[in-house]
Amino acid sequence: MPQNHWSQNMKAKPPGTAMELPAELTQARRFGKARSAQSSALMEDYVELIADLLAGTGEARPTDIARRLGVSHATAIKTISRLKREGLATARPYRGVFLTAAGQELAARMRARHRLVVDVLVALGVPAEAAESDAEGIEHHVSETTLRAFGRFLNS
Amino acid sequence: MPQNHWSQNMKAKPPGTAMELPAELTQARRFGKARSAQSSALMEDYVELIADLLAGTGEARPTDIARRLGVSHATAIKTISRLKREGLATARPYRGVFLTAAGQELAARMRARHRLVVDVLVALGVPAEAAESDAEGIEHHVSETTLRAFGRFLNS
DNA sequence: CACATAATGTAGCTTCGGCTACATTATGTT
DNA sequence: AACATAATGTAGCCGAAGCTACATTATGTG
Repeated sequence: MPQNHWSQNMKAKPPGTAMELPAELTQARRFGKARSAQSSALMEDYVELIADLLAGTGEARPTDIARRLGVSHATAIKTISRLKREGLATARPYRGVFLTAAGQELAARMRARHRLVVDVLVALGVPAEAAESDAEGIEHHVSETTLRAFGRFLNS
Repeated sequence: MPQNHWSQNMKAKPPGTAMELPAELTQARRFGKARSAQSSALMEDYVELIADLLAGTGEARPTDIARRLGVSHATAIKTISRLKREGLATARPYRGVFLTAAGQELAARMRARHRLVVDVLVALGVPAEAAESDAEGIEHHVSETTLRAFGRFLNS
């Protein structure tokens, strides 16, 4: 799915500035990673929310999901379809949305991640409200490595 | 604005209780903020990169931008058009891309933000490489409030 | 039970960020 | 100067996520 575009460019590139190529590749890889993370961020938000609704009220209905996310119910339903396609959720018409095993697993990971990020931000002196708000965006971009460092930091 | 932590509320509160609306609105606002931040993240990446290229080699050409970002040159050109539309950059055909005053201002802010995020991550014990990589995604979601807390943390 | 209302689902449109393929313009070599 | 090549630009497609408008199905109240 990514681009086999530059491999050809690399071969055809004049070798005058040889030190730039690795830096370019590293940077491109980083940007690419950030972009694909952004792509799954929405799925993660939905799964996290559905898990919360299921735990809290026992059911996750499209209208509730839409309201919590601040989107129209049509948008929510469409995205839920994508969740189903990707094997994270199931839904029976007029019966609410449920998480598959994979979905539950993802929800648990995201919940732990979210708490860790919030706790670290608070530990750094960020006001609780800002920490909660910023974590919503940050949590999708925290690697396992960074996550472990966060854990170690909080245990000290 | 209410200071509810919705995930905690969901666990603590019995189903069907009132007082759900403010929490919903707060949560929707947070998600909405994260989404719009994600929308401007690409613009910020482009502006930051263009500033880097201009500072480094004196010119920012679409092909270089595309290669650094790991996208096709056509995609880069199209996004640069959006940059122009939004008043962040200018470009003359075959002459490269330049930043407007607004673009330069944004680039400076993003550069400072990037450094701060990386420095904080490193200070927390994140390996330099992971810090650099994660910061690429995180920096777009750090509010001014959190940024100031980061600064205070680093000065102590 | 009937019917009004709320929830859910469907259709169709828009913008954005990707891509490939093709067209055009500079550039540089001979 | 001519031509090959690299850079740039354009066109058209796709999928994702958003919206509104409309259709359908449950629900609940009189």
